[in-house]
Amino acid sequence: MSLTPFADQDATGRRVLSAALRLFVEKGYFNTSVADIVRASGVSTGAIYHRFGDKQHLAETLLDSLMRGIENQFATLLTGDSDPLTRIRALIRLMLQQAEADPQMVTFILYARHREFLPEHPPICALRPFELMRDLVTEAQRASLLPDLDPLVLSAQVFGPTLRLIQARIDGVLPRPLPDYEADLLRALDYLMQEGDRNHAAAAMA
Amino acid sequence: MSLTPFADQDATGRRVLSAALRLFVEKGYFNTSVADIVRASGVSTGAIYHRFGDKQHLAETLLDSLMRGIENQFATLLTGDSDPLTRIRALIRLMLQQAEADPQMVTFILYARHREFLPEHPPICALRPFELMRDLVTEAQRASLLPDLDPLVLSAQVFGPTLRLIQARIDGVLPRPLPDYEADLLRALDYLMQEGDRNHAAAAMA
DNA sequence: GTCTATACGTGGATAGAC
DNA sequence: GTCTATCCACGTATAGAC
Repeated sequence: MSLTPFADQDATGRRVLSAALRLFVEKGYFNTSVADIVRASGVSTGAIYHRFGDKQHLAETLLDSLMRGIENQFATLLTGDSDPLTRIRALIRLMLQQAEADPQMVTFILYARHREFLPEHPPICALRPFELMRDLVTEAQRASLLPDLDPLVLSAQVFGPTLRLIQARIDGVLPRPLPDYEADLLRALDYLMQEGDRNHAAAAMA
Repeated sequence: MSLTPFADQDATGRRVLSAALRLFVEKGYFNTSVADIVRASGVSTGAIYHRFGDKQHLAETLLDSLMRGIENQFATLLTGDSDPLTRIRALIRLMLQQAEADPQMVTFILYARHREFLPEHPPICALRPFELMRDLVTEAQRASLLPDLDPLVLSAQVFGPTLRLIQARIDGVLPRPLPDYEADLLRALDYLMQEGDRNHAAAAMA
């Protein structure tokens, strides 16, 4: 579990990566020059190139480091042996808190066009954290806690609204902090779950 | 109602904009040079600069022209006097069809980081089409057809899953064409609506 | 209105000293 | 391992002919 960002980097690496993160989010990857990163981080051009090879590799390291952090957070949260619905609720809560607490990270992860500067990188939703989300939904579904829909639709149904709200917040069209909407999001989720219950009951009767 | 893309442009404009759209989606705005657009469109550098001023303004024209097309489509669909839920269903259907039929357009609209190259442009979800989506939800809510949640949460709940599936399709993680998922998406929506019914009944009883 | 050739600035990357 | 000065390629935008 790592609350410190870039826990897998040393002091210099952290300074560079956090400066790069800020600049990439504020101005975009292509509008940020290495010189900008040098200024913002206080680390010299030479040191940056020595460490990261080139600008693209720097961005890749940044993304990987952030993803590792998220993966750890998710893992800690999901190792508990609570039932899948409780874990889904906890995950939604975590996503809202995280997006409000560290919008830069979340923006860069969810919202930057990585393919444009990292053509080889797989899309975010093909990576572990998103995979975990889908697994969680499938598990709940197998326990008849959620309705019998296509798993991909169901994942979209369970986590889509939260992700949309996060995007809305990032775009500046949500007036209040994200956790304020948690209760309503979870209520909507409950309706889906109740539907799971009804299916369950119907199946038992047949 | 305009099915022809760039209906508001003449022949030259259309050639340039459709080439630019394809390149921007494939390689990204910053990885596309004006020379690339010249090659792909067969229109000369001079003509392009004469018409569009500069590369940024070209991108802006492209985005605006596409948004106008969508706005028209939405408008035709929403002028009918059918009840709001029918219109919501029709809108979801349209979005799925459109995203499957013209993924380039949808990718550029929903998924490109416009702020990086059009810093002055308002975020997509602040524009008319998204506004119409929110209005539609509020209307259904006032008629007690949807549960009494925060309107922004409810919009996310109604359209979020569809938008997530579209993104998944664009990222290549959906195996089947989008309209194949329509039925399941609408079923999930029905659960929300039923909840609206129950609230409605409860309110009537009190 | 359209074309080609070109100027100019920017920025990624490196060389070579320390 | 770190720094600074510098090189060179690329791409936007324009000048000026047709």
